[in-house]
Amino acid sequence: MAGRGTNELAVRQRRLTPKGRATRDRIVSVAAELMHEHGVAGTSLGDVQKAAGVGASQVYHYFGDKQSLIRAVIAYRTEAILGTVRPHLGRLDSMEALRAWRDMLVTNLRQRNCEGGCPLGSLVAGLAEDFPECRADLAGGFAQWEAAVRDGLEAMYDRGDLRRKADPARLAVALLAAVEGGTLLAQLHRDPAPLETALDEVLDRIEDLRPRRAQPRL
Amino acid sequence: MAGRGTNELAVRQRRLTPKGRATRDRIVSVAAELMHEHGVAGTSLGDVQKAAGVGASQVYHYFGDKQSLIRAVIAYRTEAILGTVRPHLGRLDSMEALRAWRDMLVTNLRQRNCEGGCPLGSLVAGLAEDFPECRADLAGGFAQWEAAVRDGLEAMYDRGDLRRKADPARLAVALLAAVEGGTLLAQLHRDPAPLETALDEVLDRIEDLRPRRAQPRL
DNA sequence: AATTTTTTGTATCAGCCGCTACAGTCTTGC
DNA sequence: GCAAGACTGTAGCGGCTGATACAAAAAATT
Repeated sequence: MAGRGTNELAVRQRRLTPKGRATRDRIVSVAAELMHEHGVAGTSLGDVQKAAGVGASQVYHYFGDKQSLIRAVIAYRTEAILGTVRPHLGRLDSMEALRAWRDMLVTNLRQRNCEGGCPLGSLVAGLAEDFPECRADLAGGFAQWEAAVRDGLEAMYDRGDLRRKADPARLAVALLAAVEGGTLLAQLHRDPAPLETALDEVLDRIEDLRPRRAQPRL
Repeated sequence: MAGRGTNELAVRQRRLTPKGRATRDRIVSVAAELMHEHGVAGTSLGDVQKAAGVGASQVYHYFGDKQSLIRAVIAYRTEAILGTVRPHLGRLDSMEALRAWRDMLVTNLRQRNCEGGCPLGSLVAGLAEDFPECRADLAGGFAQWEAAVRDGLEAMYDRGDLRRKADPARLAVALLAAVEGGTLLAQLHRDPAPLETALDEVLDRIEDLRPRRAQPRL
């Protein structure tokens, strides 16, 4: 529908004062929350303006158009997700770390009353077909997420905690799918149990892929 | 069949001539496709009217408001999904049937160029928080889907094709989560591989849960 | 202090949104 | 055949949408 040539570089490269950066961050944060709850198409810029306490001109000052704001939200969510998987738990390179990661995901979802689904995954539907650039951004974010999970599994593999027939890359994809699908079902039923079950089944499979006998020392 | 809240009974129970039913079905079908591609909030009734070749009055003649149309779309999609799992493959009560089901899901997704995600699951995001009744409808549809999958696994269990430690109910949830999460990732990357991987990992787990003694002979 | 740039407020636009009113046409039931 | 009722086309409503114009306030730079 609308034009696609995004010249937001001119806007993005402007100098930002501390005050300006605070306002910009507030807009992104508020928009992320609204889009998480009501979806991208269901969140108008007017809603963002009211919730953030800013005028219309500010939004268009810091973001050229709605698509640029959406992309900023995607980047914001991506960074948040990577922050929860990378430094918080060290690395996902042990069953204990994986189980702890599972507990954290379940706790996060429960604290939100299972509303809104995955902060990143819930943006996919409807957005993917109308904003190709946003889909690419989301795909990049998920790729980083997947890489972080895969790294941990590969560390386990290299350490000998997984049998040779195990495929860390495939297990990482299965884990991410369990997160997204389980979260979707949990959101639907307003019950974190499906997420717990979906994750536990994949984690049990990983656990079954440990070596049968004691691992020789390295 | 539980959960009808609004006053669409007065509209639904009207006598429909064959022509009227054809028009109504066409509206639902077109709306389902548009909402699948652009999301619920991203699909206006004007879009539906143009694509279906009807006037504004028809939509409001057969559906009182947008929410009623959404619920009709959900029922339409639910029926379609149950049709693919119930009679088409008989029952999902064997590894062969499960693998064939997997292949069918992947083929369907590939035929749509991985666009739109799951016809039912893609409706969840954004809809769940704004239309509670629609969320209940969707939850009911998923519950039937889950029950159909679980029935097949329980048949395998009762027949002795699964060990006693296997839990058909949990495996059914894990399978559904793999479908939804895998489809989401496939939509994102425009590649059916994540769906294949996510489903195969859960199916491999189910296969590993077959009784030990029966299988080592090849 | 002067000037340039960033930040903010307000007012406004054309177009689309869901929805309604109403008259006209076709089909059914008697 | 003929009313009753199902079906359809057109026009339009108030409100909201994304987006713009313009100037004033605030801050940074000089």
